[in-house]
Amino acid sequence: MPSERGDLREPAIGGVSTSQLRLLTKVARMYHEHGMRQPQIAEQLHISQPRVSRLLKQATALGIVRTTVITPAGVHAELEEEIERRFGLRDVVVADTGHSSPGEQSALKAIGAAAAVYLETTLTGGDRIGISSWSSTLLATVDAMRPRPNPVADQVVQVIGGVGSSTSQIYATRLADRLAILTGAKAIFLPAPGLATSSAAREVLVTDPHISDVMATYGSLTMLLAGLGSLEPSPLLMESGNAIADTDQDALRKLGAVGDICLRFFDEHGEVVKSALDERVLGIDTDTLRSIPRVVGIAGGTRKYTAIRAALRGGWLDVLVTDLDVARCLAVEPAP
Amino acid sequence: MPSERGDLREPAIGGVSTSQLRLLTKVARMYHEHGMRQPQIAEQLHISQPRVSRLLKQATALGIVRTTVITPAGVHAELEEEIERRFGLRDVVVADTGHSSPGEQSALKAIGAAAAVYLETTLTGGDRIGISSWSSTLLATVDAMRPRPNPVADQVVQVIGGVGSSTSQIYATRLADRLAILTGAKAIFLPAPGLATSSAAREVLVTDPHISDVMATYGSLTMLLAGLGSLEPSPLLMESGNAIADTDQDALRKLGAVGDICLRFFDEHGEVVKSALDERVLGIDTDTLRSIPRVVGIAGGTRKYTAIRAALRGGWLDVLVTDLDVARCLAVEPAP
DNA sequence: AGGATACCTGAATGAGTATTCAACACTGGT
DNA sequence: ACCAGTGTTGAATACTCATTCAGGTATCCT
Repeated sequence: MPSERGDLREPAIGGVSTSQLRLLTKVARMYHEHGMRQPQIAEQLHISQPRVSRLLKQATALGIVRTTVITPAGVHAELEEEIERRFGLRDVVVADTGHSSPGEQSALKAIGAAAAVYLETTLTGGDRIGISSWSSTLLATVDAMRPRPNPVADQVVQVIGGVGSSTSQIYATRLADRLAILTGAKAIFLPAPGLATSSAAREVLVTDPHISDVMATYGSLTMLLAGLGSLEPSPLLMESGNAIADTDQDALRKLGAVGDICLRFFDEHGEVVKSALDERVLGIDTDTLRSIPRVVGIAGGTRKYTAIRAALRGGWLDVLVTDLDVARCLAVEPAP
Repeated sequence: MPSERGDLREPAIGGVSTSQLRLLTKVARMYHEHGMRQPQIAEQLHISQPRVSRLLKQATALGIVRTTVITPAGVHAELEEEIERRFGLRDVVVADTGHSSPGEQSALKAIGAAAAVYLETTLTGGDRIGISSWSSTLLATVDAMRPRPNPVADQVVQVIGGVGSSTSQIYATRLADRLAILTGAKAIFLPAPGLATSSAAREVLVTDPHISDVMATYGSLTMLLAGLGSLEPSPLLMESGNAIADTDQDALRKLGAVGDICLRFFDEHGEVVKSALDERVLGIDTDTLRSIPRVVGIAGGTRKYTAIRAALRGGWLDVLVTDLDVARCLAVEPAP
């Protein structure tokens, strides 16, 4: 039988006779519109229940029954799926920032709120959460979370030391502390600077049991909450006393670094950028980080776009929470 | 006595927050469009299976997920042919509404689904589609359409301004937007009210390039998707803030008008009814409208019967999508 | 405050549905 | 006639999903 390409014929769809179509529609109506159960329909029409099931399946296949999902305004399901698909993520949350201008303050709040909701709905207990620190986005997230009556996580572990002055070290600690309180988890702090003055200094510090004990827990984390760093100047970093010296930053840029997670830097393809800095970082190492089952990246703003894209390309994240603008850009990126 | 309850659920919020809507939509898409099983979804989103089940139920209740049973073409072939013959139409699609009572909700869905199928099978690419707005029937149509993988139309153009409050203007815009997304076409909006407050006001508005540029495209449309207005009170129109003032309506009735397409009114013979209103309408004009090669009227319900019959008599339409009740009446009408 | 109500949750479970499987019926070819 | 091949059927069953239930929390009302 020569197969016809043109499908503009008058009667009978898909090689099904009109009388069968009648039966199909009848059954479909009974089931979907009148809410009858299959055995009921079977009895009434004197056919077997499996037959009803098959008819319904066929009706769906032929398009007689169609189910549509309508995306409500202000929700960006397609966008989220597109990004998930492109970069192989488990989940993407797009915060609707409305028409916020470059003044990132409201975007920050929106991302924080979205991330907070994400955490509240997906933290069900038993997680050991790592949290990278001193990120204003993470701060916004924690600020937006509501305290849970009963524990929804076991541990909250600080995966990177405090950075800069002792003031911002407290800052870092407070973030972990707040999250621990909100989730009812035990907080585990890393009482150390994030960046030792030299690799030798780092060696000395990691022999301290207070520090090595904490770092030993990194391997058993089930989740990591990570801010993304970009190598653009960030207001908070600046204010907190130059986390990374300008010279270091320049060196990293020369090596092609565009961003970092927990001070582990990567280039625009998401490839690790090794540098002298690595030997001075007191925090989770790259391999351990990448072995965490659920890494949640929370970041937005066009300033961080390059870093976000790189992190996705490199497969650093499993879940991304970001804003609408960034999401729109990501959705049109070529796949990694 | 309007038995229809809140039909203006465009904000789609039944006391549900946006973040919840987001989750609902996401789950709904995973289940219905990607065919994932509930446990799978639960695992990926870190929620429990019962929760997925409940979310899906809620999504259905809120109308985010809707299931329709359509009558396959050809089941009412004789009826369709009869109407085509009598009124010289190119195509007629009769939606079987089952035994639905005056409560027009299910009839609306059936017509919408039938129209959706018609569009899906006859849009093959290259069309420039005009769409009249704020019609609940058109809304139902767009809702029932399934996204096509590749573009099947070039443009979707809004041929009449928004009507009523700013809320329902968005309504109008979204209709065009959704259709554009579904067909992969470029959306062109008419950023204006459908009815200016005076003919002078209209003159001012049409000098705006944002508006005149859009209106300039009307001449090259290859297809028009039109709802039919009747001069009976329509629930949607009423709720959306009295599109047409009562006084205007009375005047039109006195002139013999029984219905309209894109606010161009006609009497029971389908003859144009000129009135002062014409000078205030921001939308496609009668001549341009009637020169469009394929005008598809989508309307049903006995409330609109007179208007539908008049439109057919006047030759306003090339294609009609309607319900079984109206079709039966039309089939026994004397030819125009 | 206290207490009652309404609500939400996940584990367990029962309801409802899809699929397997063996039997059977129909083709068309030898 | 006979027999692959193909398709259809219903009984049994494996599967998926919706609901119950118990335990808990917010909120309102006294």
